[in-house]
Amino acid sequence: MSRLPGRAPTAPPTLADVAERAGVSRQTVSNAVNNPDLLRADTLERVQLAIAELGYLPNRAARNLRTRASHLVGLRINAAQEGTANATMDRFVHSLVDASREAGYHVLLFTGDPLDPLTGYDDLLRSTAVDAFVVTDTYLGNPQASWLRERRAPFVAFGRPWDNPSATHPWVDVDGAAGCELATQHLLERGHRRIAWIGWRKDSWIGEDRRSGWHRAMKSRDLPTTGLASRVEDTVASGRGASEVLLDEAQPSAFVCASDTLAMGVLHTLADRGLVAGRDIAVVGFDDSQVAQVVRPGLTSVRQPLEEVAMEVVKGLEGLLGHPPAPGRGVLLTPTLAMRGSS
Amino acid sequence: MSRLPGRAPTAPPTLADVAERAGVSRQTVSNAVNNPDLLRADTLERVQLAIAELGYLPNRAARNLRTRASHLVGLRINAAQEGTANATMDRFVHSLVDASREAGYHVLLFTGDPLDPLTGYDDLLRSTAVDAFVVTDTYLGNPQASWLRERRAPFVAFGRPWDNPSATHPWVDVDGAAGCELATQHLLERGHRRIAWIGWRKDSWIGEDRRSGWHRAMKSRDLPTTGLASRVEDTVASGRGASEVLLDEAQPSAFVCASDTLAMGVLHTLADRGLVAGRDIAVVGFDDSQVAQVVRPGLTSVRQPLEEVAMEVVKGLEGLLGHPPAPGRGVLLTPTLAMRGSS
DNA sequence: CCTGACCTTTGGATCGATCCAGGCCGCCCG
DNA sequence: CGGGCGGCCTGGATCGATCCAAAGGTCAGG
Repeated sequence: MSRLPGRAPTAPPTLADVAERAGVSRQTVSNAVNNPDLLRADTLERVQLAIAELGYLPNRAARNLRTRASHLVGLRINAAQEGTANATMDRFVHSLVDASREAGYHVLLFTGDPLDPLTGYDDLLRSTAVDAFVVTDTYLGNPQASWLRERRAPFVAFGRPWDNPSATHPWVDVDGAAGCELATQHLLERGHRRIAWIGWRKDSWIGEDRRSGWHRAMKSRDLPTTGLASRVEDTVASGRGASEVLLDEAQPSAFVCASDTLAMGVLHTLADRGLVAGRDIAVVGFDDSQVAQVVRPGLTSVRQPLEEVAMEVVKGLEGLLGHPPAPGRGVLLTPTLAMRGSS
Repeated sequence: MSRLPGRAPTAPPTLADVAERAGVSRQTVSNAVNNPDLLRADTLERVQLAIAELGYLPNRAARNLRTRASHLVGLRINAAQEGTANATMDRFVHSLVDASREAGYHVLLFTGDPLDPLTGYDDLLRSTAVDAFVVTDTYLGNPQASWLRERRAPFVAFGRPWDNPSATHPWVDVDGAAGCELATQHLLERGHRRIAWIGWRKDSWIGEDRRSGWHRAMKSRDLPTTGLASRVEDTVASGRGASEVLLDEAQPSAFVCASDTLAMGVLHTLADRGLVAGRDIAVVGFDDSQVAQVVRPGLTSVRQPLEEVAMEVVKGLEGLLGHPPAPGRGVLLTPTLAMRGSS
């Protein structure tokens, strides 16, 4: 064959191979791929035929080198902390990979020291391995955001810039307050009046945001909230402890929780006391995790629209990486309520 | 500055920049990075200083182009099926990303049509976007394996080549039979004699493998197994149904299940009947999922050593991609038992 | 003092794509 | 009839690294 001399027989075909087969120049083949409308119709057809016959696909490395773009987005996943919001992350990753593919991007995963939110970003950036990042762990405050902005690294955040509302980077977030308001209203419609809140410690912006939804719903009906709220760590044991205290001291008929983990704690307390979730006491969680779906009698839970989040994130990326780059602002999405036996 | 003319001020430094600063040629810098022992000590030091001062890191695209390697491994994740083995996959992905990093690889995610196990692989391969694949969904049988081998694409499988024991590709798997044997023995030690099995339908190799562990343990003590086994779909409802029938017809005092999902079904049945898991009836699941950890009273479960699996997978990759490529064979790892209240 | 082997360093070619400037051709219009 | 213009296509240069062959220097041995 008329392949260049030193190529292994299994090496994928190159532009030059296609060009030779179609009887045109390399540049014409390149145009057929990237700017088809520059070619005369019959030439285009001839080139496309050759492409198809050879099974040609542009070599990524070469294209990346020349265009200074990798078509990869980096996503840092936290070292498996075996517990909390992992399930949410998992769903998000799936959605992101899907949404990215449609925009011509692939997702590159990396990890870093959980205590240092910056590890990993720098190397990928300096070696031009990715075009942009998707930043997810903004609940820590987000040093990444300002750090990345300083280096002019394009990124989109899943999570609001809580600590800096005037930040100008694009972000997408789910309205946790609206979600908890939805949950609380749902309970109000079912006739509950003393609805307790179990959330996270006060230094969590997300936790306070979600709490505000519960608070808003209660206030809209002039219902009391004092003594009905508790703020603890995000563990099953904490949820259990908090619900015991609340049951003893405030006699709520329902609980809204900042997470499914806490809600599981409530379910444990109820079972301990011979109370039936959904009949005696209602419980609503947050995240619609696996657990919520399989636990008895099914845990009603606020479900984040992660597929939409991923789509919006990708839109943000396209804006940043497009020509010309579009600035892009924040997007806030509203969650839904997955109803099950616990309410 | 003495940068090449048309470079943007934010562009990362190149080999040429470092070379100029250190007063050596490009090749010498390249050697400093890739073959330090070729340089005289003082030259090396000077070059390394320049590298550090400029914060130089080799451009990935350029290196990839020249070396015909991307240092990326592709991992296909199934379209979110929102349920079953997802949690396991999540843990595995984390571990794989970690293990890969230490070997200098990054993980590239992609998805495909869940019904067609081949979509996605081809494009990545032809565009030389990845060096190798990690294949996980071998429970479907593995058309990928033979397909990839045909195209001389390096890959390592997580999962045995059930349908073709003579396959020569490297693989890593967890000994499900040993896991279930462990679980059964644990129950035997606790005095149980009538131990029931709830597993998957007979066409699942993994399911039959796990079942054989239970069977082996029972037979080692000459205990009967007839009437004590059930094979159903992998859903909570199926587990519930199967356990109801078994309780009525075979009076087991314990259940070993092929998955945590099925075990959850058993827990539901017990609760329905006012029986207490762990006190009245023991239950053991498989996968040590999130659910097993938070459900009441804690579900004893077989835990796959996914961190080790990932390390072995990466070893396999290094073997395949090394010089010279090492053939590599199968590796079978033994799971452990995470004990909780249900047994 | 010369030769050859060895150690260190160098310049040019190369990977496979895209950018850029320019060439060819046919057509319109002065 | 000739210049100009737009449509289509081409060859050379380029992205930033590594491969390769060979140059310059040092040193031992003849």
